[in-house]
Amino acid sequence: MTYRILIVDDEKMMTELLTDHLQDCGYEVLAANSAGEAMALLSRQPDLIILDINMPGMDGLEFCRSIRSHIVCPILFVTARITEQDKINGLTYGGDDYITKPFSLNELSARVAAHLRRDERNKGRMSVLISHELIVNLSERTVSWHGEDIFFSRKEFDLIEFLLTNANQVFDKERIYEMVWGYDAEGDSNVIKEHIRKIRGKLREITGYDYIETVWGVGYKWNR
Amino acid sequence: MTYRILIVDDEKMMTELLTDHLQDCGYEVLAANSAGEAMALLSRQPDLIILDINMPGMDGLEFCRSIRSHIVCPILFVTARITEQDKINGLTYGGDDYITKPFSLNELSARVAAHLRRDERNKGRMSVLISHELIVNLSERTVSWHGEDIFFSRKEFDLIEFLLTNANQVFDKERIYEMVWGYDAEGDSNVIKEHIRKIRGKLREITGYDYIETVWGVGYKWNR
DNA sequence: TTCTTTTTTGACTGTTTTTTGACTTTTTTA
DNA sequence: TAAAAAAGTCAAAAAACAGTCAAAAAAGAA
Repeated sequence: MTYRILIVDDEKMMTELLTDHLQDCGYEVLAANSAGEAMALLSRQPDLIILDINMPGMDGLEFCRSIRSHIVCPILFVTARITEQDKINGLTYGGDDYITKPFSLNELSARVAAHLRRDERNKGRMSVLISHELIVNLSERTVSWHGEDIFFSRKEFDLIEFLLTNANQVFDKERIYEMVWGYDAEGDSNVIKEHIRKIRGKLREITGYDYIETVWGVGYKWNR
Repeated sequence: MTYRILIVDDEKMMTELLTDHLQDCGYEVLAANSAGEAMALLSRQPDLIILDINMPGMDGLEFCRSIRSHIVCPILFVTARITEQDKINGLTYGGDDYITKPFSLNELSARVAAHLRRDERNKGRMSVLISHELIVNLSERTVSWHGEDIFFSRKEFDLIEFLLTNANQVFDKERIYEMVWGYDAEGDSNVIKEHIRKIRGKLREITGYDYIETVWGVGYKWNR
């Protein structure tokens, strides 16, 4: 299931930038440059809304307030000015989180992912991924195969989670680093190679199967 | 059985926001924008009242005092200004708890749930959780194992309650702090580590079993 | 108030994870 | 086929993190 995200910002440049990035992350994106446009797109039932506070006409806070009574998805405010008053306003107007400009795209997508996951839990759905008899439970952070648990460290699990939620897609090391570590890699390093090796080792030992495929000259992908 | 909650706040925005959220949580909600309206709704016998202190006309404190003689349900004050005097006032006027603006909706509903559960014991109802022969009585706030009581302090019990009601799910320290203490932690602290240690010590001594698992680099989870 | 209990803090220890660097192997390409 | 580029391996250093304890601070009860 792919998530649908609604971006509301009066600056076209901003919506385009965010759209590109979030699409790269595998989300379906709806963009609006005014509260009016956004209102029309609500019928498509986004799973999360990213909302700029500073907009001409009806601003983000007002928009938020006016939709909160019938929209329950997480709302993430984006704002340049973040004063204590803003925070109070946002919370009382029904926002779920803040992110201040300037922010890195990775930070944004990390928060988006966190909210979507949290929201999922609130809905009582469990996020469990299954791949070739391997059961990966995201909220319990467990991996098991035929009832046997396989232990993974934090980064290892994060990496598995990322690759598996985007199964069958190839990612280069830069992108993996960006998505799992949350910041850009400088120069060449063995970090990812090493983590992949550890994961493969543990998985192979128990399952005898290699879930992660190396795409030579490009990167890695999880084969489902 | 679904609980009925009365919200009293002069700001319509606020009552709407809370109404939505609490309805989402499965509660039946009555909303009033003045003490007068609230008074009329008391006949519907709410199980809990959320009361804004700052209201024009008869304010929250007065309202609380005037109903306390014939209403026994928990009363939760919501206030922007929380001074020591407020606290004293609220207590003497018959309030049960405080929550200061801004607050997260999750925090509010967590407190609401806690009060309703606590109130249950007065009404003879009880909510009990059982985990690997450990009996945790949320209404009486007691823990026992094979008939033997294990004593836990307030925070210790709160923490057990939170982890156990969300058994098998991993929570990071930030989130635990948010949910159990009700506000965000600043920087690193040993508070949670220390409480976990105390709980583990007491549980291990009696049961010989470790219910709380450390998920390295992430947080803790209760293993059921 | 004073006494008792609970909660928080800070300093310290030991453990686990993560990263690194040096090296080997495999694959590509000129 | 040789050189270059990319991926894999390993052990050890570095960093991050959890656990512990005692003592201070805060909260609560008598």
